[in-house]
Amino acid sequence: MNSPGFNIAAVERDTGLSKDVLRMWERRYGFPVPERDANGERCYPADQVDRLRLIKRLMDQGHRPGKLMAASPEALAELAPRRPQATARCLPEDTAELDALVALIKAHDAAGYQQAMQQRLARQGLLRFVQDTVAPLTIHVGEAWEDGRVAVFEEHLYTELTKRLLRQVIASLPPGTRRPRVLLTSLPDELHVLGLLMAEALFTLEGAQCIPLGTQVPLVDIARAAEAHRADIVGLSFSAAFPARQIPGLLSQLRAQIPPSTTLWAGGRGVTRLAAQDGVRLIDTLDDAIAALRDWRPTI
Amino acid sequence: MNSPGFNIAAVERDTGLSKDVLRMWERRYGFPVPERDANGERCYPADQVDRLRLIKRLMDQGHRPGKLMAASPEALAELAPRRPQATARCLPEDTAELDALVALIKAHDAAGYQQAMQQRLARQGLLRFVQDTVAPLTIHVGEAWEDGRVAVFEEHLYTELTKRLLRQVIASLPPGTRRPRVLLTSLPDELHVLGLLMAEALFTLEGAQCIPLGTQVPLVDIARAAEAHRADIVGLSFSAAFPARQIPGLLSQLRAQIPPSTTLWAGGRGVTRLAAQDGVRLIDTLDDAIAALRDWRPTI
DNA sequence: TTGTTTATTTGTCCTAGACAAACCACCTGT
DNA sequence: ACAGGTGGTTTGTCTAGGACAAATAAACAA
Repeated sequence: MNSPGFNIAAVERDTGLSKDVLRMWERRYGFPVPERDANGERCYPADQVDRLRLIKRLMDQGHRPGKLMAASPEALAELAPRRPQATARCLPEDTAELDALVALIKAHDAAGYQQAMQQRLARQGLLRFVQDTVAPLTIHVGEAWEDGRVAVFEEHLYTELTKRLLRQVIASLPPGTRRPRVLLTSLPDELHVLGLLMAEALFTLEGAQCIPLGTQVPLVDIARAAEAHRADIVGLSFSAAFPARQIPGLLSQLRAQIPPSTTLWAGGRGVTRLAAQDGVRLIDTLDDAIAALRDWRPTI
Repeated sequence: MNSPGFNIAAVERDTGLSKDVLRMWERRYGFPVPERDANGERCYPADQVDRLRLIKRLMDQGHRPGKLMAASPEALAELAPRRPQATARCLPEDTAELDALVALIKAHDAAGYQQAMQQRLARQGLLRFVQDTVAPLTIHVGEAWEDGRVAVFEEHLYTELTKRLLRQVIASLPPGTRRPRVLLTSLPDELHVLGLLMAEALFTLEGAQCIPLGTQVPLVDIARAAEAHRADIVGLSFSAAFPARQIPGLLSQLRAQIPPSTTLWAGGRGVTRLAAQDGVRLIDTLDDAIAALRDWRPTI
């Protein structure tokens, strides 16, 4: 068990904190203080990387770095599960059911999870399944991940299995043929795709024609795709992790590049706190997405 | 049509060239030379970004930056479609069939593409479908993209539709129950998933039990997942775009973190030029992957 | 209490230098 | 002619510290 330590690039990959930030924190707060290798380069021991990951999690929850750096390790651990009013959104019995599904993931029982989800789908029907199971479950898992109750790889497994399920369901629907044609995608740095899949499932159910481009499509290429597919609507998804400050600028850039007759929608946790913007419809919830779809009328 | 230009972070996102590299090239080769905004920060015009993307593509093909920077734009364009022995891998009639599939994508005919692929699947059976259709088609599309014959969004559509197809096929197979248990995933910065899905399809067909974690899982979490799922094999995928020089270090780090009884496999275009390494099996082709699976014996 | 101004915090960008690993070209010995 | 070593060049990544604007918190006014 040699512990050669991680170089700064490895820490950036593992924590999501940029090299600039890592160096700046060291300069400003005196943490992390990595050792140095023979070349004088930073060499982070594993325990500091672990602590950095915890700090990153807490920051994503809204804590500020200055406080976190000053806090003792114990104080940090105390801070973790603090969550104001989050779980109050669901009824208690629903929470229990969601917890049961999360428990399957935490038991690494992929088959059991898939079976349970299939049962729920059959019982609830697609519309309610997406709205009452997949959507709250995704939030639930996200929160559990933020609190450290669910490991990163468990969250990945959840995402992967759920993606499959949704794609399978979508494939089993009669493909939408009516307008509007909806182009669904996300920008670079945004890799959360579950929201897009939920929207696609609901839109396809409504008979609309969806063009799924997957995630991380550069702005210019979204515009080109919109034109090539003669899309009526371009739907973008922004997760809570997406740097919110960049969103308005990106949206107006895209707005300028697509034809005026094409509607631009932006949805996901990342846009809920955003101010309204000309030429862009912000979608807060899945209900809102369906409502917006029904509102749509050809502009020509 | 204002063209405010891209800041250095946007260019990093869009080209995959790090900020350090962009600044270094400017210093050394005199390209790119972005304008400066009011704060003295770099502001890359769109045409320079386009050229950088082309350069990145050519570098992934093995060209060296020094030459590319010196070359005139025309020389660069000349260089692009030059492809030594690539398309010679397939028989001519196969190439024609692949071209027909690509044509469907370029015509943005998602339904037609899916139907054509389903037909091929039915005709060839899963094993040959993956080996003789999906794998060469993916290479074909990748090359067409590198040469600029296929747009980015068309490549995204291809990937998304093919992902769905493969996942659907995998779901329709009886889930593997026998050992080995194979954990399939990729590291952060690696988002190509088609190779993993092809492997999963073939492994599942062989009766092995696959645990798909999706892409971009941090090293530590792969190790934790391997332990939690008691994986016999950890299979990683590296695309050609992944920084090859980092791979050996990453593999040996992961090797140190998983139990000795767990086998480590690395596959994908990114590892074909790599030197052999202790404790890691490099998988060159899908055939090789199947052979490796059949070779596997419990270590205890 | 609410709105506005000032102060602090925080991330990102900047320049410019150093160096190791990878690569190429040349030279040598078989 | 060709395998193998050797030295020079190319190339990416790291380092240090400085600067500044956007976001947030704090102080103050109405």
